Amino acid sequence: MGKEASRDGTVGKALDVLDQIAAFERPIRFSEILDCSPHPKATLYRLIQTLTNQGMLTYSEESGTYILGIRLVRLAHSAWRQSSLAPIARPFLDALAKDVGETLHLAQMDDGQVLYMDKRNAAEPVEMFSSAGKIGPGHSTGVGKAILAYMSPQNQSRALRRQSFYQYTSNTLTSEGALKIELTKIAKTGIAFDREEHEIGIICIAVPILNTRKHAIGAISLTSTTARNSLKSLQNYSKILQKTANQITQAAEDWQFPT
Amino acid sequence: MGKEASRDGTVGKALDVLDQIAAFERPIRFSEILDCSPHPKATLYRLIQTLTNQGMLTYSEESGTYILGIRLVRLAHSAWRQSSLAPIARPFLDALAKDVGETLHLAQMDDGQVLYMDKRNAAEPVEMFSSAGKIGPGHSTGVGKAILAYMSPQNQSRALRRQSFYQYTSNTLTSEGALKIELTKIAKTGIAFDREEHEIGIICIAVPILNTRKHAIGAISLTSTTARNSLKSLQNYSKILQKTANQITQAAEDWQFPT
DNA sequence: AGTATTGTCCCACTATTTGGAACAAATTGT
DNA sequence: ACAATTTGTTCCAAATAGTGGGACAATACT
Repeated sequence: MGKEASRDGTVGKALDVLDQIAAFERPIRFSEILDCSPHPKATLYRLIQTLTNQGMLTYSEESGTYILGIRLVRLAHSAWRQSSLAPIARPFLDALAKDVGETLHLAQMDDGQVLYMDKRNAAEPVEMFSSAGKIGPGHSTGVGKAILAYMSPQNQSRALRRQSFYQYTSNTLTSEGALKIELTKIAKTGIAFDREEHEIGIICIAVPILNTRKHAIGAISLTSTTARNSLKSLQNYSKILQKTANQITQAAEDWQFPT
Repeated sequence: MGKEASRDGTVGKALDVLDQIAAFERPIRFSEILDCSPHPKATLYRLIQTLTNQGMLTYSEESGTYILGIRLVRLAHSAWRQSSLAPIARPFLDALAKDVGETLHLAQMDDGQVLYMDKRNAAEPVEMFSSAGKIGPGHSTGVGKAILAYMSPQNQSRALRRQSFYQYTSNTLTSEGALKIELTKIAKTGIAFDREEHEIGIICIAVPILNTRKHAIGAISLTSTTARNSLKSLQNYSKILQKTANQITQAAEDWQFPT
């Protein structure tokens, strides 16, 4: 039909509605959803009712609003364990955290966006879903660039097309051309830096986690502030980061599910 | 049709498939799903294809297996922030953790099962099952019993019907009758104990988080080992736990989303 | 080669979804 | 208090999308 992508059936529509509700980061009325929905009222209504009594949405009687349901949290826990690098990478991240005492991130890429899967914070304890599942831009983060640099050409250009190139700071790379040049450099050195491109005062060094075909399946990063570190001093971490990334690669390869 | 509940349409079936795949905690073949599926081959096939190109499932070409997709993790992050008590409860849990130095859990109930939403680790981490999104049984955990005890009669009996009454240890309550008696006691005192009912050597004290209508919207628990504590000594924490629960109640009431 | 198993595709049949419109309930304005 | 407007829910005939038996292809066993 008219749309660019082949949206598959009722299920696809229902899932789109979930995304839409997730985008509003607050309880939301039926009519608000309707306003940004391509569906007619009755259709959307039934869709939402279905999702609600499936536990994917929660309806609040008092306020007449919808929020995402906790069934999603349950499902996501399984997804996190199954399809993220986090469980495999955990021991290595733990060891790395102990060594360096700085904030670490483990991220993967989903449809051009960075998806944080795990985190080690120098001070705070681990709280999974507050950090895991968080998304970030691909073009202006260390992990994003590290992964993009090691994608197959087709996947890379598809991912690049998804970038907003929103200018977070004066250092943000705001064009595909500029980013591509940067990615080529990263592909040569194997190291990506965030030079306050996402947030002033925040810098980071990141390395990709590669599979045997040298394509990125994720990335790890070490974040610091300009007050405590410089790009130069972050460089000192490159060796240990790469070592950890290699360990994770190895562990991921070795991990063949038993029966 | 023949089934007891009205399962709604294609969307319901698709979501059931997700649950099914989540239940296997490993990559899974098409035929394995088929074996435990009520749907004929062709139907299931299309369902899975739809879910796959929606990013709810990931297909591995090499091994021919499916796992849950990372789109779920992204969605769940929003769900966790929107529909869990965790963001609201966080500061109070932090404070409590600082005070008591023991392992804390924040949990809610989903369809009769306990869903852990947040966790604070003791200084000496007692590694046992648990992290956000993890599920547990309702009948044999402190948080589960605390929530069950403060449910409306209808919701309670529906939740009780969902219990497996699996006997984890010799202390597990294995019948609805026994559990009901326990719940009545809990409703009187406002405090629930796990007397090694889920795991030998692990005990806990839990209190419900109530709304204004005195129904549980969640629970918090403090877990320890029989090596370090006794049920009696856990009792000392009841005051501070209840105080924290009340604070969370208050915060949840006050938190009215701004426009 | 022969047989069994697993995965993909086809297409007539049918059940579900669709969405315009009517209706009900809650909100606002005069 | 009454009408007008906005918001939410239900109905039903037409249209569409889902269904599933079975054919077929691709591997894996004997």
